[in-house]
Amino acid sequence: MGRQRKPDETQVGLPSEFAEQVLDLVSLIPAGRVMTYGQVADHLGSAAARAVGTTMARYGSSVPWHRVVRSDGQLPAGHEVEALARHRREGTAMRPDGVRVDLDRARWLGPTQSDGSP
DNA sequence: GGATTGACCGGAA
DNA sequence: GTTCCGGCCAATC
Repeated sequence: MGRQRKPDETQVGLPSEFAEQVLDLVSLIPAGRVMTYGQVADHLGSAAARAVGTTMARYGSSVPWHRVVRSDGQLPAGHEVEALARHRREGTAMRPDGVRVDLDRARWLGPTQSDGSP
């Protein structure tokens, strides 16, 4: 009763509305598909991918953040190894270099699209 | 309250 | 193909 929500009740803290939308959208990304930070921001009505990255860095611990990559297919800075290991395990389309994702084949347009595979 | 940072983006050199 | 700069918004100090 009198006890209020503790900071560790769920995750790192208290996700704001924007952060909650990011986590929700990212959690909808199917395996083998990826979205760019800009796409996520666009679906939320924002245009700042930086805000998504900042939020993901704090609250992304509970979502498949490795499915969110940069506009060039580069994996999230500071977690490239972690994301790469997961992508190889999920069979995500990777480039010949093996360090970037092939957005042309793995890009997911959003929850409104079925697969987006041409 | 303000100022800085950050898992970024797009264009230009 | 790579490298550099300014700008965007949210979270943090």
